[in-house]
Amino acid sequence: MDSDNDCGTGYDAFQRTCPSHAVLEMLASKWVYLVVCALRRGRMRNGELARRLEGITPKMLTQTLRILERDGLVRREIFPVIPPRVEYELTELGQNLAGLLTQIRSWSEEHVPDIKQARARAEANQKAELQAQA
Amino acid sequence: MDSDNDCGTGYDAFQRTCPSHAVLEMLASKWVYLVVCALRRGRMRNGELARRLEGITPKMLTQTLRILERDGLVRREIFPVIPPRVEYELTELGQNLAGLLTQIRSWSEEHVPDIKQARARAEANQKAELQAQA
DNA sequence: ATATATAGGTACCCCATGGATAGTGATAAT
DNA sequence: ATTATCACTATCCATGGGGTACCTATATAT
Repeated sequence: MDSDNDCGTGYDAFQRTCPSHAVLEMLASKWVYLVVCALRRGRMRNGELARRLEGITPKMLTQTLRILERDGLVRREIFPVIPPRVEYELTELGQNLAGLLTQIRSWSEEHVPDIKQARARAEANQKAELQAQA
Repeated sequence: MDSDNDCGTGYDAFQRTCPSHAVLEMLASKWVYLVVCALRRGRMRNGELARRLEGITPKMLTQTLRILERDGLVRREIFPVIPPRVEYELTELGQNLAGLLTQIRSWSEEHVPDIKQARARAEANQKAELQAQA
């Protein structure tokens, strides 16, 4: 019995074949993070998302939204008008997740200095080792 | 001023060139999630990790550990013995992050049924649309 | 003496995925 | 007539995630 492992759900993300492993894999994408975080503000159109997520290509945006829609995190609403109008919003499940993902995003922003420092130290160590070798 | 965006750090993960975007990208990896979660129990050896993370290849394990070490989330200790002995443990920064990542892992395990249901529904809708087309 | 096991990796290759660029369809504005 | 909008698709290319085989040095087994 791995007490810190199975949270009473019967699923274990450490097991390759466990469905929860696939869910974790789906979440492990920077665009999933950012799209879900962006939608926390409320419903948005494709173009709005594209402008907010600097650097995302139309392909990746659509792909990510399709995955999120398929997995029930995002709802897609089409208005049959010309030019087309499509809106996306988080489902209840999506909102539930968005809280966690926003925490990760905040963590990334808060700990930039720590990580910069660690990288600088790692680089210095690497150089020192090369010196020692020679 | 994007109030829900800049958390007073001056960093914004929505910006492609912001360092926090790169940090988020580093975190967006299933093996980073799982290695960090696994190390929450305490220091572990390479082999222990490999056994716990079912399906990870030696290459991916080493690669992930190197990234985590470089970024100051994991400490690596080598014992100069034969056969070799190397131990890994979370740094303070790593432990800080581990709490969040464990929440994501738990979420994955808890919401498997919801996502399964959403996928089934999506598949059904897709079939229905194919019918309508014909 | 030879073979095998252990531990913690590296070296090499493949292909799936991420990402860039261009195109589509229908209409309204200039 | 030409351009712009909007939400995508299609196509191509390159990176990097992932798998397999191999390496080092010793202790143990046969």
